Amino acid sequence: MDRTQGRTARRSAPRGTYPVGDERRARILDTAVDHFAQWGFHASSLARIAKDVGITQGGLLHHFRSKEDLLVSVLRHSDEQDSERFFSPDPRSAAEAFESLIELARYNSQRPGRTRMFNMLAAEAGEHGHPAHEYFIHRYRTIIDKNTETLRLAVERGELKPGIDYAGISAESIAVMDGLQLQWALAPDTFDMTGRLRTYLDRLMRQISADGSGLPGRT
Amino acid sequence: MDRTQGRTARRSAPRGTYPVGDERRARILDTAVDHFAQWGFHASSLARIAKDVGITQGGLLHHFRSKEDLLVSVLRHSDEQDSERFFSPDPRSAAEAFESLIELARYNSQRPGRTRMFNMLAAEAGEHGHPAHEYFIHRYRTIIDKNTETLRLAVERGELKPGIDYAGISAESIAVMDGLQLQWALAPDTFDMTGRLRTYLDRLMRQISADGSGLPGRT
DNA sequence: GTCTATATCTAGATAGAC
DNA sequence: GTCTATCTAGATATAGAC
Repeated sequence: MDRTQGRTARRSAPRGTYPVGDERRARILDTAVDHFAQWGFHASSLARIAKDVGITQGGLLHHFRSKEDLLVSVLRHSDEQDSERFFSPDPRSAAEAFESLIELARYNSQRPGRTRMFNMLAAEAGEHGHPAHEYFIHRYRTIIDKNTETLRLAVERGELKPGIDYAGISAESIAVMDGLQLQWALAPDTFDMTGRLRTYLDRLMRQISADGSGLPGRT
Repeated sequence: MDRTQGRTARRSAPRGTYPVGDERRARILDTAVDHFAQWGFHASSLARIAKDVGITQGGLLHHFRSKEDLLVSVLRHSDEQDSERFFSPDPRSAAEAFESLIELARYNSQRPGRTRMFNMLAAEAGEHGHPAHEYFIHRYRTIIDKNTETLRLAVERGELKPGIDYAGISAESIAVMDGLQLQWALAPDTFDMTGRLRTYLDRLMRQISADGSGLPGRT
């Protein structure tokens, strides 16, 4: 919220100081991603994060008033980027929605820090009272509901078979992604996460599509 | 290792003190499961664990020489119990192996502490240098390899279709379990984890079984 | 087997100098 | 915007009394 106000203020008073602050904030956020990925929220340390950024703890707390504020900012920042990149235009078909998931997995395999962070925080947030508990509950519900709605529309268009529990299918697809990311974080070089998700979604598509076809193959 | 020696000593000198120690150790292990579930390894505190057990930190460190020793003991203890209970007799068919997985999921839904602990530690252990990093790499490789071998034998017996990537299928099944457990830990009352795993495995079975049948239905 | 005491270190947050 | 200083609290681990 402070950040938003800062940006608004910048527009009305376009002096040269704010952009520097924005860049510093961005570097703090990036560094925090790696720390939350390694330590989770509880065991992360503002002093260590600040040291990695190259400032002191006091300096960091000028930009984020508390550790919890930093966590919330990191999560919101991360998810905003992704929803713009992967989920902003409504998919025109179920196959296209599945392709978006595969694209997201591919992207995640190129940013291990962020991927590990979500593995870590999603697990940690299972506890009532964790500062991101409600956030993650809402996050999963939103993603799964949106996915379910996409599949429901595909049924109406005759792409997918009717009479299937598509809410269950949606939750299952996300579970496969998360589970594969967990294995991948442990041993990234031992298997192709993107390929394995594609195999799963292709088999799924064959079973639920009205004409029995899978995803369009790549080359 | 100290524990093993202690048990050996008990046999040769059967005085009445050791069983008390064993019971105390068991209570420490149980309590530690809940703490590792909530805090992970790094953010857990020996003093808080000891307080929950009803002893002091010094007392706890008599039984486990360090925090890391406690972690390793908890993991080994947990996995020993489960492999005896679910994976000890070789399954006679792929369907039976899948049923074991479903049974495990059902059991896990009845012990949220242990389930959350494995969610948490598996994510935390993704980092190189985590005291359970190698443990979890080995754990996944063992589980998936064993699963793969079971499916391979089923192919030889003509139960399952040949020409399918059964190593991939095995990793995928474990991913579904883990992903569902992650969602379940966040909101246990909103969905039936066991039922959802059964739905997935039944659909999978229909697609890979030689005669196209799924899992035997439950009444 | 458990206690107390202690050493050493690190945590998050606040206040105020520059 | 970043620093230093400071406060309170809590961490792991060791040593030795009982």
